[in-house]
Amino acid sequence: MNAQFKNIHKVISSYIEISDEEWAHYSSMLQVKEIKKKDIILSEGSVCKEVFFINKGLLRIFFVDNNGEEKTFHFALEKTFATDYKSFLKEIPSNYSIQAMEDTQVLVMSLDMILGGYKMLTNGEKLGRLLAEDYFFMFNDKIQAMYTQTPLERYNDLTSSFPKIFQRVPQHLIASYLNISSVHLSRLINAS
Amino acid sequence: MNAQFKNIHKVISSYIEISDEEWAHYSSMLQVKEIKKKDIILSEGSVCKEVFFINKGLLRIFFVDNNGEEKTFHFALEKTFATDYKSFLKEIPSNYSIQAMEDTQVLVMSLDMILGGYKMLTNGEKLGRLLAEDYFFMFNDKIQAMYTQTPLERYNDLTSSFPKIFQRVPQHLIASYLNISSVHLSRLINAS
DNA sequence: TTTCAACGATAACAAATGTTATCAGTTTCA
DNA sequence: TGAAACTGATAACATTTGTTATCGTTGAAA
Repeated sequence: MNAQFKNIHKVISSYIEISDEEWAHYSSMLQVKEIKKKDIILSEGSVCKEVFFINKGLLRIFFVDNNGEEKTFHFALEKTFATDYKSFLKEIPSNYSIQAMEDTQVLVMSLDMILGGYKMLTNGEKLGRLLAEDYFFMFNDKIQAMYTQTPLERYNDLTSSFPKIFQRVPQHLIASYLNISSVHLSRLINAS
Repeated sequence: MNAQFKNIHKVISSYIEISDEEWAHYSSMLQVKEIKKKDIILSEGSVCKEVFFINKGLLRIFFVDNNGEEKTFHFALEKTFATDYKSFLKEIPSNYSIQAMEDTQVLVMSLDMILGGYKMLTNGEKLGRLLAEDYFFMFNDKIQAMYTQTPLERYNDLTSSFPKIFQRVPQHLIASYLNISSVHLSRLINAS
């Protein structure tokens, strides 16, 4: 098997059973793409045409609020998917932009590939369901955290679940992810 | 067809094609349940064993934060589903409680019914996928609103998308839904 | 190598939001 | 029907968070 497809095969196999034949056919539709640091692979206002699976690197999903300021919605790590799923599936303009925080290697899945997978793969619909459920759970947790936790608590959770993030992402983007100002995050960190 | 099943049939048919035979079999597993105002049909800490489809009435999904205060996560309206999907599917204790805000009639779907539907119905997995996707989109929008909107803006959105809510829900629960104190909401409304 | 932009800390001040307490009108229910 | 709980407004005050500006350091690019 193409070594570049090892990670995604592992992830998909964790959701459904997929035979070698099916995988060979399915994975042949994957495209490898190298993204340079700071490059934008989805721009707000355009339809999201792809789902990205991150082999190596780090993506940032953000949008621009009413005051023209960027808000970081999500940091997408290795071995996870990144996309604007709503824009992608409904083929409507996206509210989000996606930018590489580092030189990043992604596998690109087109809408045809995803929709085709629902029909072609024995467990295609199930894969779609389980992925949607998992990301639904993730969002559920995120909402609950926004309801119940203080910015400092969310900061501490982030550092404990993803300690290396500070070597990979500037602090003011973490502030925007936590939905607080960079000044305030600096205050929290330096405990004044 | 059982008149009580008309609403849910309409909703499910909007997601997938389902034959009359399949529907007859599937809907025979539905149970009708009447809930009295203030009754709790899911308690935090217990495993959520059901998905509720609301025929008539209004449910409130809430949890208790670290300070022991209730936070209203969601108001579930007629013709929508209410559950703790994560607790339900993973069979783990729930973080949420579900309470009736009015005398409410729900249709009860068990885990066996849902899982059985994935296999039994021609488009069962697809139904599960589309529902998960839709609720995923809903959560996505909710997160974005929490990032970008002021409490007043969220309040105005709520009133325009659901004008009658104030006749059905006390104001302090709306405040907890907006994640602000009841005092603050009162101030916003009375524009001081 | 030099220069400029990016980054993070800090201070001073402003705005948003929470907390506590009180009070009056309603609803509930024993 | 009457007491108690519930509800929402309001005031006073405290806390959190944002805004703007400055400054020194660092990193990137010409």
